[in-house]
Amino acid sequence: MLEKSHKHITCSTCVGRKNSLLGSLCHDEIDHVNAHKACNYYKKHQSLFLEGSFPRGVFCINEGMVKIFQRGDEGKEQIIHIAKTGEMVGFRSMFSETPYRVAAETLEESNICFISKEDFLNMMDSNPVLRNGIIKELSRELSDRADFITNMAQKSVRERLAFTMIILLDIYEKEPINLSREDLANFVGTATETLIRLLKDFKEEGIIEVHTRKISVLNKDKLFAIAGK
Amino acid sequence: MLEKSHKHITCSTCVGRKNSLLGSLCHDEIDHVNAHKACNYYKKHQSLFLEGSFPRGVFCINEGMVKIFQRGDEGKEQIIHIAKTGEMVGFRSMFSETPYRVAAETLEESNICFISKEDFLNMMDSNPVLRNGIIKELSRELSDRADFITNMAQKSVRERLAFTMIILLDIYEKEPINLSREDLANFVGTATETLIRLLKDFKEEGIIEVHTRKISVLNKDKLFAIAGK
DNA sequence: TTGAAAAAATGACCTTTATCATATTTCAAA
DNA sequence: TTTGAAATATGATAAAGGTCATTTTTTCAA
Repeated sequence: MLEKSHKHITCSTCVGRKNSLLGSLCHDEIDHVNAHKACNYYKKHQSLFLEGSFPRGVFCINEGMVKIFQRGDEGKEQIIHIAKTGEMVGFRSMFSETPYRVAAETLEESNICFISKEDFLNMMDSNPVLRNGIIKELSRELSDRADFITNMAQKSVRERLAFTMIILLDIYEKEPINLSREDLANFVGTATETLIRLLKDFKEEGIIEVHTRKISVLNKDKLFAIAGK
Repeated sequence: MLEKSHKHITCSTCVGRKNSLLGSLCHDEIDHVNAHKACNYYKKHQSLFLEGSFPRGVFCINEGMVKIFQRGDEGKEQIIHIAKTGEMVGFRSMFSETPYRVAAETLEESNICFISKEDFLNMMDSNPVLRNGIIKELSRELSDRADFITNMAQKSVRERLAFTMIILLDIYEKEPINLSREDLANFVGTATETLIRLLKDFKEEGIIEVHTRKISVLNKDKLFAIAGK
């Protein structure tokens, strides 16, 4: 259970930061961020930003999980990414100076800090390592999304589910996957009913184990085999 | 018809460059690029780079058209993007220092210049405008790909075809769309036969006009209506 | 100009997956 | 602990779209 107070989270001792984009910051920079940022506790299902709003800065996940999604024409969500501890969220549209085309919402209770656009852009100007890290990250995500598109276009729902579960294994690490069936369906890009039927298949094939909404993977190799390469 | 010789294309008079990412270069920088780059004439269906190879620099389209695509498990191509005159191709994987996850191939005869990784990264280090332009461009493409994913997941093939044709209108400008049925299907993400049947529908509905492989849009509004927003 | 190969088009059929209706289980607030 | 709402599950059905086979048209090189 997280600390629910709004108490300040100290950047210098933040465990997520070390491996994050802000891992390259020197002491002075960290101190500056630390003094200027805002820290917030978010309940489950709280919004960080909405599609169409204008970016005012970046969100830094100290602890928790956030879904990044778009709403299609009939209101159905398509989850594009799930960000977790150590990740930064919301900087993509900030650079393009356009309104968000995706929305972000917590999947569980989270502690999330906020760095203003101005502070963040200043840091980027003066810190080439940060800058290059961002460029690298943007490029990496671009490749991931190309894969996503190709999967969407060419794979069956069953194959995509396997693929998605592999991604989720990485996100949830040793913990069981803990997403609503609807969110899972919206990540795979299918109807909730179809997803539920396929989960049943996986269960019967001994690939997963399900306790209410929590899913544990028993046979990762089979998932890889189904997902294809 | 393009000049088929391998003669040098001068950056300072390149019409595409003005509105491109290299539009911000000062005289010295242009002269340097001009002196160090390589110019090449490409026939139709020639490869710029393959999936899995390592980036050695960036390609700058002086004139022509290039498809960026991935090959799915059964060898079917998924076209991710079509780049035209003035666009730069191949820099995304260069930043992430990983092998290309997409391939690039000309759709028509083209004149394309090549700037080495070293030269390009040096320019980026010393030119903040170029740097910011790249970051902005990467962000913009990231948003486009989120849209692409959501469309793939939630729209019918008919809707996606309309959406794709709107994109192609932008690319081909006043010219009729000139893509093989297969490429078009691989951009929409469907089977070639399905695509052909839908084109027939569009023809019968008076939305398009077809002369052999060339497609002219007669009613853009209908396309927008079908594509949804 | 012609002939072969590639591309486009059409038809028949079948699988996948969405949709709608309804039942059952889980969860959280009273 | 109960209870109502939300989430999950299941069944029946239909439609969208993929696949395979075949024909027609176009293209391009000899």
